[in-house]
Amino acid sequence: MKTRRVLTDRQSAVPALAEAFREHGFEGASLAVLSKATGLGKGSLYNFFPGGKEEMMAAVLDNIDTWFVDAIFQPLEDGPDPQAAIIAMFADVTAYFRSGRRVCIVGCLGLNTAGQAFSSKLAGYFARWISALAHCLEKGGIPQGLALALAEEAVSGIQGAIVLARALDEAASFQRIVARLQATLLAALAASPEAGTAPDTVTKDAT
Amino acid sequence: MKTRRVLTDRQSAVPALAEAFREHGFEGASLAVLSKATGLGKGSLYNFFPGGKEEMMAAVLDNIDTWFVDAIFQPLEDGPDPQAAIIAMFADVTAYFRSGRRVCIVGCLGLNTAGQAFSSKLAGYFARWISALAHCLEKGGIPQGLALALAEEAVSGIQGAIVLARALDEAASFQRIVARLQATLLAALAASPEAGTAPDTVTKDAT
DNA sequence: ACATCATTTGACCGAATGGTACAAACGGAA
DNA sequence: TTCCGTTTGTACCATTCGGTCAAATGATGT
Repeated sequence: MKTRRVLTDRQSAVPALAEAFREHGFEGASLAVLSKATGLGKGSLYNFFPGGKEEMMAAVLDNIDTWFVDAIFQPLEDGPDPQAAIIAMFADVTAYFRSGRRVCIVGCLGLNTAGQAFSSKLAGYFARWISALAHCLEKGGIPQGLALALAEEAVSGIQGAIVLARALDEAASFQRIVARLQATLLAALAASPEAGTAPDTVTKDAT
Repeated sequence: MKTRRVLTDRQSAVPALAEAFREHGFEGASLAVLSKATGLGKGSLYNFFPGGKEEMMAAVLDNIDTWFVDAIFQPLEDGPDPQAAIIAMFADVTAYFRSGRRVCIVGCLGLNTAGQAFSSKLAGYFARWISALAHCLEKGGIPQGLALALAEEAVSGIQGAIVLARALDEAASFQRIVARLQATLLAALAASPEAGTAPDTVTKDAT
């Protein structure tokens, strides 16, 4: 068979790149840092990512995006039980961001000019997250307008919790804030007209 | 008279430095950028800030801190009417951050390793903001624990709104989220055991 | 007018940047 | 073994980095 190992090796470097970008930001992550983080020489990095740092970051963003789609967005969109999906989302997100010790690369990129090259990806990431969460809330019987507002508030709130927890160096802040966000969503679900969330009827159709 | 204009000129450069750091981040704001932003040669910058970029950023942070103390924290702590103080805070913050188009330097610095040198300032900024807001809510009759949680949620929420609005490039998101945060605080105030909205000095009423 | 002196400047420095070139090293296929 | 394409390390490039400095500038006091 043809050697397709090119892509797999490239993919295997992405997590290390992500961690380096997370820690130092796009501008702060020099090629020396990236080389050390991945254990690859500059030549290898440019072999895998001919586009340089931009292509590396693009690969990292794609990797993050597929992770979120699989772990967060799809369960929100397709999960049979809205309440369980939301609880799982907060648990996964808390673990992913290590209670705010770990930074959200997507959010960070949007904050300075370095990330302008990726603006459409950033917007897509957040738009899909909000949309998936809102859709999940709607499935739980919450009217569309409120569902969208709650989803926006929750996603934004998670980002804020990361910023605050990092600045205060207090993971407890993150956990408190996220717990409040989760409680708000679950309360809204419980207060919705069709709070029953019968799994049988929901799986059938949820227009 | 002796020309002690040194300090005043130094101060006059700070806003331009702040804008440059805001736009490019700490690592991304090269001396060339800072020189162009301030209209000062590199030599002049090093005359005012012998410590280099770090001292420039420290001056910017101090400048921001005093602005927030005067415009936000003090009114929250000392204002006679909690409700009015909170409304004023959200109005001032929305104007300051230009509905999320403008980034919070303090929050940004905490997100990558470049800001570790300023960690105590960052923590102090957020701690005081939360404390001032919580104190204001307590004055409005909200019990301490809830007041602290609400304050933490609001400050964190503002940061999240900035991140989201920047990534989506939608100032409307910022305004919606901040409006919800304000409504939450005001509702909590209204629902508090009021006792006249303030036991002692309630003579003034808000317009 | 002159002398004094703080302030400003842009050329300059060594180090580090992102990126390129390329020869050696590697690893399957024959 | 030989072969040939892929990976890899490293030397190198032009540029830019943060930072320094002697010289130019301009205001001040007499």
